Amino acid sequence: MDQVDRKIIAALRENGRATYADLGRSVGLSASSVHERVGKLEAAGVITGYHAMVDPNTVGLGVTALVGIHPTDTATEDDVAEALGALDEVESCYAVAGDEAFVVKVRVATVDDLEKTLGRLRRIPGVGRTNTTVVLSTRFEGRPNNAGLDEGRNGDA
Amino acid sequence: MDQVDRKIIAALRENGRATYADLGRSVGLSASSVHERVGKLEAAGVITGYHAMVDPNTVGLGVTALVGIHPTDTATEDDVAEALGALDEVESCYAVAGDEAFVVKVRVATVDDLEKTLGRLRRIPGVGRTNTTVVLSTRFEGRPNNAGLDEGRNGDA
DNA sequence: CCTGAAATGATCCACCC
DNA sequence: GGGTGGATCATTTCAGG
Repeated sequence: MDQVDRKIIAALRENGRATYADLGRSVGLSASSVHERVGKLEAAGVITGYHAMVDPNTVGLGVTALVGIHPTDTATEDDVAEALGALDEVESCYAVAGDEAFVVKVRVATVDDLEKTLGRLRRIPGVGRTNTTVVLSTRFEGRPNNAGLDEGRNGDA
Repeated sequence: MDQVDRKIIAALRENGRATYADLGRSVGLSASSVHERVGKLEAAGVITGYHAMVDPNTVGLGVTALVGIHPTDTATEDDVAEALGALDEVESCYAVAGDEAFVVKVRVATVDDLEKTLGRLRRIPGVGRTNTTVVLSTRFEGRPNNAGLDEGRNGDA
């Protein structure tokens, strides 16, 4: 992982559909070389995938909430996480330090759906109290964080 | 936005580098038609971009935290949000209901860096107390939520 | 929405540094 | 070990219908 890889990664975070030719131009390498480098980055698990971002509002998902999940001791964390993953409306799931076991991000169409989802969450074995924070507006999200890319910091891949 | 568009969107969420030819095959249309549809979806703001996902651990960003930000009345929400956006390590920023004004997701290399970042956050005018939740593990994140795509629900684009 | 064709890019390989 | 350049094949991106 050298500076060129970092540039390629940054570029692909910006535009995941950039062509190898384009990438080559912006880092001063041939398309073949970039192609090979990207392949290696993918194989090494540095680049885990490419995804289109969709404005949730335009697809009828206008309600976002962050839900803290307090555990009971009736199920393992892994089992709870798996059950959370089975719910389509749970977009992200973090195991956290503190008195909550997980924080999940939930995306639904209406507050009615949010209520239903919270019901489903609480019905999961191992889930106790939930603490819901409704998102009023998403100022920005999933922004490329190049802190680890710009600097002389080196990852362990 | 018909069923075909929804399928295309779902496919591009899965694989943002899918070729129009591939997409065409999977929805039963020609590549040209898919190309035109995708162009319209982009123009309509439904698809907001394509981004490579990077495993944070492999690029030296091993520490994630969710930080709740309590407001003071010395700055507007917009100004605070802008200041938060100026920090590279703040990956996402949500304005929320409740006694916190914002919840942000922060990604840094070490707990030392986390401490520095929290210092920076608290130095922002309009930011009062912060409440930090350290992420122990990310079970899943930014998962395609097709709740609004599978069903007969219609978005407003 | 399709076909068809020209331009561009992807992909592979022999070769070079 | 990378990197290059060219050949070949696929895809993009227009026209036009």
